[in-house]
Amino acid sequence: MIASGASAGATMPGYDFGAIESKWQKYWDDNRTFVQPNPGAPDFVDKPKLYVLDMFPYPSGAGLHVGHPEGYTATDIVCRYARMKGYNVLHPMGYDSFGLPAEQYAVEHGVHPARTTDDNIANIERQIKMFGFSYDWSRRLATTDVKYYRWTQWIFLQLFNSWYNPETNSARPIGELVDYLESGQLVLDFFGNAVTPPYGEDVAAVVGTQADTVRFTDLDDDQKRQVIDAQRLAYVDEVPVNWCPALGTVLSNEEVTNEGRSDRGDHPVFRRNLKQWMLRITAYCDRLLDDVDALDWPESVKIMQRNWIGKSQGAEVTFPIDGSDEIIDVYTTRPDTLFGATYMVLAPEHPLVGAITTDDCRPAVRDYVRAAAGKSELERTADAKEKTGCFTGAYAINPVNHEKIPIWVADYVMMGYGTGAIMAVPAHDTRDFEFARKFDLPIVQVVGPPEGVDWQGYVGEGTAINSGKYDGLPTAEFKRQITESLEADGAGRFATNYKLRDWLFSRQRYWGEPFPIINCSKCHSVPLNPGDLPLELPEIDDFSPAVSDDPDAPPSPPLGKVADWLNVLCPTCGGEAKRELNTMPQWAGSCWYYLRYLDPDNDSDFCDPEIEKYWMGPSRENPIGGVDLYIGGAEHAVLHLLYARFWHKVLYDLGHVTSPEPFGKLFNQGMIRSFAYRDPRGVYVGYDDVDLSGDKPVQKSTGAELSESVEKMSKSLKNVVNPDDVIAEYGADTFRLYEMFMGPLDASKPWNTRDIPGMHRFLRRAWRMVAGDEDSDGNVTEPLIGGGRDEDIERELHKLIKKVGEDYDALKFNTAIAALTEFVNAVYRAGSLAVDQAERFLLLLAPMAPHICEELWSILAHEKTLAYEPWPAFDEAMLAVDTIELPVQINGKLRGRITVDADATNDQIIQASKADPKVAAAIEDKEIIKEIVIPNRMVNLVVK
RNA sequence: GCCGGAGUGGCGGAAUUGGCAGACGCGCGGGAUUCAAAAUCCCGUUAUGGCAACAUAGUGUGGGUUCGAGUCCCACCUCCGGCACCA
Repeated sequence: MIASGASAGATMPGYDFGAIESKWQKYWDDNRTFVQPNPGAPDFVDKPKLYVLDMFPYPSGAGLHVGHPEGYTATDIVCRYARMKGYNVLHPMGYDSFGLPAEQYAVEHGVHPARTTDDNIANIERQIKMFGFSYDWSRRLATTDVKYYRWTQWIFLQLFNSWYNPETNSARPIGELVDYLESGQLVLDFFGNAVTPPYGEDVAAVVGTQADTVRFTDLDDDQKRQVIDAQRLAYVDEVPVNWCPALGTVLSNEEVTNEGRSDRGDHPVFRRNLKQWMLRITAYCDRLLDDVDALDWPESVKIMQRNWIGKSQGAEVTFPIDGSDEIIDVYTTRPDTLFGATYMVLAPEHPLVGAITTDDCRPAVRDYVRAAAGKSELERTADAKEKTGCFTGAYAINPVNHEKIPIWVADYVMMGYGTGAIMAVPAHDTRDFEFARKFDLPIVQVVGPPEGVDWQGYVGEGTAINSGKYDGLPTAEFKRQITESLEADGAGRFATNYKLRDWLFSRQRYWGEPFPIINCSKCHSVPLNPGDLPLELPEIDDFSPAVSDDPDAPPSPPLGKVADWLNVLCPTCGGEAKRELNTMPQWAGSCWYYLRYLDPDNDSDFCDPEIEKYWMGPSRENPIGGVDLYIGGAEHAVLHLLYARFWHKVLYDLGHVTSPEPFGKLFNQGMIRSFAYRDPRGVYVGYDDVDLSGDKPVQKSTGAELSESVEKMSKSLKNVVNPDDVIAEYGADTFRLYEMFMGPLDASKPWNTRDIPGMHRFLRRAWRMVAGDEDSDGNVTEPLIGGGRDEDIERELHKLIKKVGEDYDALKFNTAIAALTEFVNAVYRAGSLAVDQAERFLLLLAPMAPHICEELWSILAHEKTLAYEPWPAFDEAMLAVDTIELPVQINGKLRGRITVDADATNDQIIQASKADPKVAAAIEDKEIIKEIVIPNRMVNLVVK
């Protein structure tokens, strides 16, 4: 019968969402409801595990926008559902709190970034907690915590102290490399800084015959150090960077505008070579590429990862230079077009430019190269419409037909890809074609396109022509044969290239992880001992970097001002030395936070191995292992996910983690956009000045008609929706439900505040159904429970249990809500509901709207939280129906409906169809040529 | 330019993947309740024609496959996201 709480008093409890939500949030907190013990803890119960992760937020001063809770709500539903299904659920939250905005605020206002960060975290955490998410807050972390970044530094040391062994195809301790070199198992190749594996069993013989290889033991100590340092996964190299002298720092490509200026402050940015820390992510190209296939990720993200790595296969071809000993190596994916190479192009930065340019051409080439150097890479591609270039006066010899072809310099060739030089085949490459037309260079056809396609500029595959003995070969076969032939002549070889480059890992900023490195003039980069970590950021008063108008002035990071921090003694030689002044980029902290959640307070290890094994191990749903569900925005489809995968694989190789991949399943929530309004002059108008009551939106203050569009939320468009306001007016449960009801989780959707009352009404109806209500005038609505048990409702409930469970599994929350709404509507029509039916309904709704369900659950005389109640079961037999209604089509057009027994035979169904009056009329004096019965779906009669 | 994704009522979106187009919600219309309003409850709501039963059209455009197409194929248009001289 009805629970005493609902029937006893004269007054019905109303749906006071504000009171209910704070009550239950306090209850969960006080009772540690969602604290999940680790294996090994006394209260740990061995059950299947589920690790559900949100992309942690950057704690910006603006706080949460409505896009954040979309993903957080989805994961929360999955977690609450999984607990009811009997899983141990790991669901943590933290903050990606290093980063530029807090530091920039410090520069401008003198407030320490740590203080800004703490304030912002406090605010954003307050906002997150309003939603009642079931996070295990005992695992909270921030990347700026010393206890956290100590281990970020530790992982950096792992990278520094490792090299990539191509034999084992994995990262190995650097000591193994030293052993191989000292024992002669490995030697040094032509470049002196790389290491080659032995060419044969007898290394000594190889060293003897190959003039270009060197024995490690023949080197002096400094040379040895250089060789070793050049193999580390973290290494220092001089690389081209976006250098902004006014801000005193390098900028990532994302921080540089199309005009080649800094995103912040609009200062000029220069391309410049600087010594920087690099991470050897390129060693992992093939594994990062191959392992993508098996991941349960959106196909679009997998494609983006593959494109970013950008593997291509082709050949390297060596072109001799006419009248010179120099040679030019080019990379091409189309060695089959070699006979059509009518000129060559060097990138402006190519080292041979100076050496081969003739005196006549020197002034023009020098001017061209200098102009190119001043442009950023983005700027170069921005004015890509017009090709530019300059003839060097030199000629190369095409190795296949021995023709003399001119060598040009042009900035459409990039130094960073391939060899920085190309053979140009204008007939079959769009860029070369444009260039050749502009500079009037010869265009020779060597590929026969399909019928009706112009050969000029044809870049597809075809049949070879004008290619000597290769004429008639299809492209693929030609590529193989000519590369083999070049290889035999020593003029070329098969080659593979990647777009992915090593990761520029240092920034000249204060608010980041300091490198655990000491620079000594004698011993160079000396790592700290892991036991000496953490290396804390020193206190500092003035956060401004040294700014300069001189683009060639040396960088001087803020840490350089802290004399008592930076001046140290070298741990190796005891001489005077200085700490590394660069800090790590913001990506560093987010590369491994999912691992620290597992064991956040561990002071002796980044994570206990047993705990790691339990949470990151494979499961039935996630055979690869790693996080079982990772939800976040698509903006991280490439960099964050690629960097994290890279670090994870290094840790995997070194035996620190058990899964080869960090995130088994990934899901991208769609972007929530919102309406933006503009007045007739095109000025954006904020929501408080927009009147939507009429047909057209109108500006309240002026009466002007406004134009409406759907845009990304942004301050400048005045269309940002603040979750605090919505929760204050309707409550967190309504907010959660609304965001889940808007549409598919992965679709981009427009926020429409006018739709929110619909979800709020649904919750009120659910409330009245179970608890009744009394309005301000004292009008009492009795609850529907207690009126008796309706068997049709029971059947509906079993269908609902099945549907909602399936939808939760598939993250289809919008249709789950629709089904729950239909059920409530059906109960209102039926007019009664049994208590046990109400209870099961509440358990179904609880993952999405937990506060109201907890309160109604307690009104139904339950003392404990419903969070760990078993998920309701459904009975297949209850889903079966006696009769079904089938539509009957004539020639594919709906003409009637019949009702038949669920187990009716096809013959019976056809008979019943023909007996239907409307159908009978339609087929009268027609000949039936086909009768189609689709079981449980429909009937189609084809007539003539 | 290349690679993804998407176009369905006034609006957000459903449609067991080839089988009753428009579930559910918003908005709108009507009714009940109310002195009245709000709230609530019930009914209706793709368009056109018709009092109606019903008929015809209909899922971005044009073609095609099929007994049957929102769903599959071909060509195109528009919007969103990503990459962008990658040789």
